[in-house]
Amino acid sequence: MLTLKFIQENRKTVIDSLKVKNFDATQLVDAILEKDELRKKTQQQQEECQAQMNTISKEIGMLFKDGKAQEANAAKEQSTQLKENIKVFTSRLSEIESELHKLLVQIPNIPHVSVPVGKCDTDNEKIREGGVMPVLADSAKQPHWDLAKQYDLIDFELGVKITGAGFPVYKGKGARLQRALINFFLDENEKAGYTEVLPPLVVNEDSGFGTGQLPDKEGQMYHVTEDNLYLIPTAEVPVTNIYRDVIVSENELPIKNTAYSACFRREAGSYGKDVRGLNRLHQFDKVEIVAIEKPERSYAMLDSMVAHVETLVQKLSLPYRILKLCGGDMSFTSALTFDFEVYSAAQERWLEVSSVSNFESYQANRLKLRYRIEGEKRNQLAHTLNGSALALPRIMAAILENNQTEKGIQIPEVLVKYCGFNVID
RNA sequence: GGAGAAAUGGCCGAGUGGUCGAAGGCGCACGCCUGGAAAGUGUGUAUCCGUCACAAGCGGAUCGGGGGUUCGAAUCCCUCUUUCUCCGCCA
Repeated sequence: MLTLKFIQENRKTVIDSLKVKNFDATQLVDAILEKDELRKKTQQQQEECQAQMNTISKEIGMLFKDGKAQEANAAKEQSTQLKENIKVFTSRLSEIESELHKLLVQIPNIPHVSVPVGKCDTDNEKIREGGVMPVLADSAKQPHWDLAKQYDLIDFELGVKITGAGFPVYKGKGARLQRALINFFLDENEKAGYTEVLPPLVVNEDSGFGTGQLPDKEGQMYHVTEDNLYLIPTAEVPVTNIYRDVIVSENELPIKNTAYSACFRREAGSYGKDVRGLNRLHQFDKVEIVAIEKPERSYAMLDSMVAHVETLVQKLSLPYRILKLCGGDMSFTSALTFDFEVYSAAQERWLEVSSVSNFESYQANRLKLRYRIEGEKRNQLAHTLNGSALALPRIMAAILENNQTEKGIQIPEVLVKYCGFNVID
């Protein structure tokens, strides 16, 4: 969330820039400012009583020590009313604070100045593209779900039997290819300076709040109600939350982590060609990169993450394009997001395989993730960033479709050593 | 799952109702000492909020979380969480 101070000092900027996200924040912002005034006033009243009470208590202590019990008891009487007042102010204050908090979390992150105006994904700005668009022969132009069946790589029906739609079973060379991709991505990320972590796949409420999934977006996550835990929709959640309530020193930055995890998403309301085959699943594998950096360097970090992800799709020889998301297509918490899409030649459509974002201090403020600046008194909120590097299913789909021939599916060169085979036939 | 013990600052560790935001040690930072370093020595060393100039000063809060008793709680009570020991179970 945005800090109160920022909203106070930049009321107009907040309102204006959120228009780019098609969000009218005027009423919210004003309600927040008003509520905070009330908070301050109430807090002052409460603290004044508190201070008086502390003084009296000390006096009573002294009196008892000096053996002046009578005077002490008189002072006790005096404190009764004060105590009552404190109680009233305290409960009023905590109510106001929780109302204020509820308002505060409703404000999305403000977009970076470079974010294009737009309503939906058609308004995204193409930054660049690369790779060679494959030309498939008519005799070898099957969508990946057919290929998966033909070569017995992925069994969607079996997943339905075991769990339900959207939980495929990878088999044989399909499973092996999946594992090869995971290892390839992790190795590449480590080479680029990201330290691997293997996080829990289930998180508590605090973690869900820290990265912005909770409140409001709980419908997207599977909820284990018995223990009040959530299955992670992305490794971003547990990995970023490693740094919740942490104060790092300046020279520890940047922090760079990579993590493989299964991801679980309810995807309520999705339908049609979007959910066909591997296009959209309830459980899928993803390798994530997460970075924590100083504010003044976070956009350089974002660029380097984008550049790194680009090398991954290049090494896999997939045709890709990079989009800068418009305000309307960005997530609630992001300040600037680049999406990567690869072309899936048989479906003849672009599939999103990575989303790389700078959250600036929006998550950090929720996480209380700060860093200590040499020679300065106050700690600063750090900036958090993350991106997929990469999400597996659609990469798998594109590899299968783009590399199909009448004789089988060619494995990209970089994966051969991970797979142990160079063709699926 | 059952029984018991514990949770204090970056770390270790005192503190069982009053001036304790918290002794002492370690670590760290700066200074002195030194040709340089070590040793020695001095000073400093949590976070948040309010007032204010995001200064100083002042006030408030925080000793795992929440609640309670009390004029007053790190200290007493309740509850939750976590850790350790023993038993059970298990990959």
